[in-house]
Amino acid sequence: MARRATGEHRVTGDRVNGERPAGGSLEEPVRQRLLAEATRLFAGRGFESTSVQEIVAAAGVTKGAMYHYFDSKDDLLHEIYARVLRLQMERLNRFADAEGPVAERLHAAATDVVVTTVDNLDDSKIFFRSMHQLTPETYKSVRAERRRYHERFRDLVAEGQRDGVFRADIPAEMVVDFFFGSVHHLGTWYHPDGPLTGQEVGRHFADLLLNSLRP
Amino acid sequence: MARRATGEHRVTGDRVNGERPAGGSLEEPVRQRLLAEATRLFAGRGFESTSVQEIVAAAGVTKGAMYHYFDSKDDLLHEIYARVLRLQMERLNRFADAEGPVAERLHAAATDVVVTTVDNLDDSKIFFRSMHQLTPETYKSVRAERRRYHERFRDLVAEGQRDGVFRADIPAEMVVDFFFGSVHHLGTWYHPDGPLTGQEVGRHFADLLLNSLRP
DNA sequence: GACGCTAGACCGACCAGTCGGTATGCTTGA
DNA sequence: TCAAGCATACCGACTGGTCGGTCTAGCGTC
Repeated sequence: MARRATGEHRVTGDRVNGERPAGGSLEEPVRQRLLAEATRLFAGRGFESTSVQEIVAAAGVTKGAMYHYFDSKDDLLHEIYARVLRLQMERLNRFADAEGPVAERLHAAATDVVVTTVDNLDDSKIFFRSMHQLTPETYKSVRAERRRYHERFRDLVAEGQRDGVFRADIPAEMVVDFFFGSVHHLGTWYHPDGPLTGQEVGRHFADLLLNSLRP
Repeated sequence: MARRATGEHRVTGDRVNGERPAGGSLEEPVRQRLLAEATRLFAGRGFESTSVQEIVAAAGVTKGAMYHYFDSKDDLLHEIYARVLRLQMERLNRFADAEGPVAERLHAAATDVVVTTVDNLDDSKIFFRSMHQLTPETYKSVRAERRRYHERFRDLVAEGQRDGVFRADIPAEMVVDFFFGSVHHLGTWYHPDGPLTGQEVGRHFADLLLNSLRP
């Protein structure tokens, strides 16, 4: 817990000193490398099927290093979640707080969340596959954070319903669950080297959402 | 593989004999009990976090019984998938092959898949959480079956687009992925003892889908 | 007495996490 | 200026325990 601060220091501390590692990915500080490799492996094989040994081997360190920066394997997963949640909340706030009609703001936010999701597909895969492997307390805190995000989004929908620009006969809450179901499942079918860019999918998804809300 | 026939026999064989077990659920033949308990446990804790020992204990038998009816833990999971896929494909066909305008048939099929999903929420949770734990071959066959299901649904959408009753500027394929994302995620937020029935959610979801397809 | 079914002890593999230890470089004070 | 003292970063062997799956023996029913 308190230990986390230690790791953050290193991020700058390491860059400043004179060591000059060879490999490109080895430039990154150990903590970042562990997070990156864990993300990749968790997304590919799942949390439970990935051993700590595999993670540290992929990051080019040993267990000692991992347990220096993280409390447990669970803590590692939690950090991955925290990073995603922070990023998405930040972006949503930016779009929701912008100027303009609510329909435009919702469209922009919806497009953006799709783009961000396909840009971080591994995170998305981990999210809905491995969340239930977290310890109960961690699980609760992640869900609470997630709920706050959904509520922000729901308020946008509800605003449009109050203004009469969206149909109001379907609960805003459910519209959000409906839409985010689609977004979370991008990881199961979207391929970055397929025919569609994230932008295109985002626009289509946002169109479908806005159209479904037409009165 | 061939062994599976053995288990099916038992279903009737067991009911006939004179044993008189105490608990209600013990009336069911062993194979069914194993499948039922495995489904419940996998949905709650995930495939990897559920041990074979826990499954057989819940079903009131021992490992010997389980490995008599199933090849492996993986095979058990595969059977759960096969059961769901069979059921859903059957129902979709019934709705898709019915008489009437395509919009009505799609609406009915969409409502039904939601209702069926919330009626078997455990199956749904397992599906999108544990699919990637299957051995590669099993995984492939499950995906192929799933794809056939999606294609049947997609053809309904495409038919409506050809007829001009649905907007045609969004690929039918993507509409299906959009919709089924929402359906698969019911397991993460829907609660049977919540304020909404499966029928209500189904109707809302189908309304959203049909509305989003309005030209 | 053969066969379907089940029990449960057992095996080898593996895994998360621990711990004693080394290395590196920063800080402090004379 | 430099050396002593100390915190940080990391190593890797090891431990206690769990797991999936196997195997042999026994039970009941034709």
